[in-house]
Amino acid sequence: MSFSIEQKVYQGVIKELQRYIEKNNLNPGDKLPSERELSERLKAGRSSVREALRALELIGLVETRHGEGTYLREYRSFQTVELLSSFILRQNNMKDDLTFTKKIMEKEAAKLAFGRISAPDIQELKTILEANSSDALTKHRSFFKYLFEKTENLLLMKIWTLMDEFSHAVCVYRFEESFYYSLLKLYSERDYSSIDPLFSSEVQVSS
Amino acid sequence: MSFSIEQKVYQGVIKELQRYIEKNNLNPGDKLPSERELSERLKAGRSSVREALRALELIGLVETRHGEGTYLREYRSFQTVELLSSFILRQNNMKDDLTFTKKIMEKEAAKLAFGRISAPDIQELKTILEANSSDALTKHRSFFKYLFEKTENLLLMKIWTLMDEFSHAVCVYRFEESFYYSLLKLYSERDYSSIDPLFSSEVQVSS
DNA sequence: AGTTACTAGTGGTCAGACCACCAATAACTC
DNA sequence: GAGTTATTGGTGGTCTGACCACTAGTAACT
Repeated sequence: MSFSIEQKVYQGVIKELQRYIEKNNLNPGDKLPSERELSERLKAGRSSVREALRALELIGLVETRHGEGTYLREYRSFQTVELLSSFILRQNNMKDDLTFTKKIMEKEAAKLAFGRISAPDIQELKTILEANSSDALTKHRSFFKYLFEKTENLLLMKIWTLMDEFSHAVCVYRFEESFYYSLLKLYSERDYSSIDPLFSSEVQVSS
Repeated sequence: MSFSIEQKVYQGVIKELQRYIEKNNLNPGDKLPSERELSERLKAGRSSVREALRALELIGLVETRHGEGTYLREYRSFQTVELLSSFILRQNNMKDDLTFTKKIMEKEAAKLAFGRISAPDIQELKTILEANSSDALTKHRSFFKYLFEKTENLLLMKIWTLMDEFSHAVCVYRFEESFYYSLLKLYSERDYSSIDPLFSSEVQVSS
């Protein structure tokens, strides 16, 4: 593994892998050479090859199956965004921004879901709200999780989930009990334009 | 290094590093423990620690200086994007989530900024739009970067920046030229309620 | 005081040894 | 013959120990 200028072996391995994939026209799902074979062919230590593969795995470009092999993977950006977000969240004191941003995403989810919410969905949401076993926080989570799933925007939901988990460690909040029912009312009355104002007016309850 | 559910050691190391960073309130530029020290403290092999650090280095979260140590780094995604782009361009069925989510954040930024936009700000934004030196894409970026800064929500801006960089690698888009001026018009006329519809009606231009 | 040589600590890399896991095959049982 | 079980080879997962190269601080020298 010799490279022009001061490049670490594992970075060289990555470039060689890219070339290999391109050359053999590999698609997601296809198998990559084994670590030992790569090590031998690229004249690099197996540990260096692993450093490269682990890095690619971390950002979701490659999938590893114990005892089977390493496979090219259908890339999903949210995996990387998720990882980076978690670092970004910890790096700065943006705890204050967290709650606010999260609320924005919940609002957008509510609006996005609007066109896909049917009568049974509303009934289902009511069931969530009326569950005796769960507390207000759990209800909030379940309620919006349902809405996020309706949006069919996986990235949006991932980011929200992440923020939700972080917010629990910082400052939990929820809406007034009546808020959720007001939203459901808007759904059943097909009143899209009132969703935004509803969120704006709602004062959060911290606990 | 023992973890609850089937987690690779290097993934555990990353999580421990995140905890360490948060606990000691480390900021970009600060030094991380040496590989050998981490190895000992986390009871993991040095090679596993390296797999974790190399992965973090690859995506630019950490900087390594031979003979010195490993340092936390201000995140710059250039290398990540560059790396991912070659893989991503093979598949375009996931770009929708990204583009859509990004647009949502831009809309919210525009609305959040509303209350903080003054006449000089509008003038400044016009200057950005009329800059001859920059292309439409750069203008879009600069324009919204200005708005995001006005929101004073660092988290929101960080996430947007992240998505913006990723979207460039996947599918660049911008709005119609007239869109930006329409938004400025709403600002100067203090017409908050029309911002949302403006975004909804706007058709993106892909290139 | 300034220069040089040394040294301890760090990352960079490799080789080898196990282990755990999986899948295909072989051997066995009925 | 069909179904089960044991074997085996290949794979990733991990650790250890050994070098090398580099850096910065220190000691020794001039």
